[in-house]
Formats: sequence, C-alpha cells, structure tokens
Amino acid sequence: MRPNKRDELVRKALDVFYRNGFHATGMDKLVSETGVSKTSMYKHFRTKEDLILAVLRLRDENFRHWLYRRIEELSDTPKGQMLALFDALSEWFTKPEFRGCMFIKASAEFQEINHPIHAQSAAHKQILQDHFSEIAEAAGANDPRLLARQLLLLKEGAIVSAVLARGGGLAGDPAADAKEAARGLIDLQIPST
Amino acid sequence: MRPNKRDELVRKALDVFYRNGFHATGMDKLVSETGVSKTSMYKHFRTKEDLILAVLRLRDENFRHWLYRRIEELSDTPKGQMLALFDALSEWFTKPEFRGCMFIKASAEFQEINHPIHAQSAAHKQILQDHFSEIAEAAGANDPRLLARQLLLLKEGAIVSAVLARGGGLAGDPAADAKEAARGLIDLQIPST
DNA sequence: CTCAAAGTGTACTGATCGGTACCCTTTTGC
DNA sequence: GCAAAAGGGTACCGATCAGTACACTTTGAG
Repeated sequence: MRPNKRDELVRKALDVFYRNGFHATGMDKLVSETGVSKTSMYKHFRTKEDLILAVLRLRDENFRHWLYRRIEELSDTPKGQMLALFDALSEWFTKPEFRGCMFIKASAEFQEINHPIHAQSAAHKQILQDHFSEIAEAAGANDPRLLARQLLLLKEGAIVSAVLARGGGLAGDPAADAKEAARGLIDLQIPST
Repeated sequence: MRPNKRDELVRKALDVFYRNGFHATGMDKLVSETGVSKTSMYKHFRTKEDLILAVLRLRDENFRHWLYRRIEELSDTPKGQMLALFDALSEWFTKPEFRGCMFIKASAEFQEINHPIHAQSAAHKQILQDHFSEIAEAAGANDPRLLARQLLLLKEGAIVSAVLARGGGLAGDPAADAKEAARGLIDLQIPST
C-alpha cells in the first residue's frame, strides 16, 4: 500500500488542529483522533512543531489551490476574478466546518516574529498577495500591488469577522460587505466599464 | 491602600496573556509575573476562564477609550474621524509592544460559538461597529451601518496583516493601505468635498 | 487595641503535557 | 523466502497543567 501513513497523518492532524487549536491539541489526542500511533508520529516528525509546519504546508497547498480554481470557475476575466474572491469566501464561510483562517490562528498562537510557524503564515499571505497582484495587473489597475493588498485586507477582515459573526454575535454579512467594498476599490483603479 | 489587588492582578495578567497567549500562559507563570499569590488569584476568580473574561473586559475598556479619544484628538469632523481611525491604528502598529488584537486571538483560541470568551470578543467588535455607525451617520453617509462595517473590515484586516508584516514577512503598510481604501469607500458614500 | 478581611507561601492533587524506550507485527522489495 | 523498513502498543519520563488545603502575615476600620 503506497498511500503514505505520513500524508494520512498530516491530513488528519490538520482537521484536529483546525477544530481544536494548536496548543489545545495534545499529541495523545492526535493519536486517538488520527489512529496513527505515537511511535509512527515521532518517526516522521521530530517534534510537534515539525508536524504543525507540515500541516501548514498542506493547508497552504489545499487552500490556495481551492481558491485559485474556484475564482477561475466563477469568472474568466481578471476583474471578475477579483470580485469572485469574495463569492468564494462566502461559500467558505457558510460551510459548517468553517472555523477561520488557519494561518491567522497559527500566528496568534505563535507570536514570536522569528518563530518558523509565524514566518510560514506570513509566507502564505505573501504568496496570495503576489497572485492577486498579477490578476490586478492583468485587469489594468493603476497600482496593482496596492489594489491586491487592499483586497486582501478586506479578505482577512472578512474572515475574522465571519468567525465572530458565526454565533450571531456580530451584525452584517462580512463576505457581502467586503465584496461591495472591493467593487468600489476596483472601480477607482479601473475606471472603464 | 485602596488600589485593589484584584485590579492590579487583572492589569498585569492582561500584559502576560497579551504577550504569551491564553493557553500558553499557566497560572504558575501568572503568579511569578504578576507577583500576586495563587491563593489571592483563586479568591478573586473561581477559574482561569473567569480571570480571562475579566482581562477581556478591561481590554475592551482600555482599547475603546484609547481609540475613541485618539480619533477625536486627530479630527473634529465625523468624516475626518473615520480616516483618523487608521492613523490611530498606524500608531498602535508601530508600538514595540504591539502584538495584534486581543479579541481576535481570544476567539482564535476559544472557538466554540457558545463559549463566553468567544461571545465577549464578538460583543467588543459589535460595540465598535455601533460607535462607527454613529460617526458614519453624522458624516452623512448613505448607508452608515454598511460603511461602518466596511471600515471595520479594513481595520481587522489591517491588524492581522500588521501582525504578519511585523517580522518583514509581508509586503505593504497595512495601516496606510487601509486608510487609502477607506478614503475611497467614504467618498463613494459621501460625495461632497 | 482589636478583630476580621485581605493577602501570602508552599506543598500538594490528579491529569495532561511533549517526548522516549522497548519490543512486537505487518508490509514490501528483491 | 527473507531481510529491512514501516507501523503499532504501551509503559514510562520529568515537567507542567488548573486548582486546592492549610497555616501564616499584613492591613485597615471601628
């Protein structure tokens, strides 16, 4: 059987960390929830931190690939794709398993600037910024990098607001509000249409 | 001496939780860092959770009062105050002790919708939303509540981006980017000037 | 001065933390 | 068929977790 136990472990650990948090999830819980023995875990990962880093790498892959594909499905123009970002977010927010951005949570639990987990979270956001910079440039924005950073500000804000709004404790529809704001910002940089 | 030990404890615990995180901070660490004995702690707060809730209440007070006062100092018009929000944020981000929004971090570590800590974090954001709704209304916005929600989306996005950008791992100046975006959104709702 | 409230110090509980030791079983490549 | 790799089970390590017990000292109001 080729399907690596290592990958299976990382996949299942992702779920547990996402639902429970990093510090709040012990290795023993991981054993019981993933079905992978502690011995195997520590054969693949020297420390819990190494495992978390692997989980974040998988999360980066999964999330970006899903997002890129989804906005391309939703629109075939650069401008439309920038708006589709917020439709994709809306779909994400309404999934029952939605529990916020794993990288925001990771950087919240591992705050030290030089911590590898912190750095990897920043790297994820930077890759997204670069991707949307290219889309903004293709759309003919005056300042594509600025527009991309602003769209991502709205995205991050929508995510944390969606988390707090999940229990009904916060008014508004973060994805819809962000989309409308994005429309305004895009129109300011791309006057045509 | 009237200055309650309880208040002193909450004040000092706020610092420790803010720097170290909630789960990562043990009660023993609190004893050593605050100088308050464990016995006294548990005389004032039945559980660690109760202490955290008290810390969040203080944080809500401190943060909102600081923010309200600062934007009033920076501008005496409603429209100017909405922009001043981002100047105030910029000041906050550049403080060496800046470590992100305590409520975002709290809701990241206590994710269950019905958890009191989660609910209290949402309440803090809701109060801010209401406050800025009034400012937006005074400024003559077409849809004051929408504008307030959008400004706060930018605020939350700027905060989490500033955390990740702190180590140089993310391009851009979140406060400046958010302010420019806010200017655009405000002008769309308040055509005059 | 006195007495109660407030605070201290410390040793302890059982549970859990991240991580290791040791030995056994299953799978796989050749 | 056989060795080596991969995975499993379990008991354990010292440290730390949240929280308690209990005897002590300080402080402030009447």
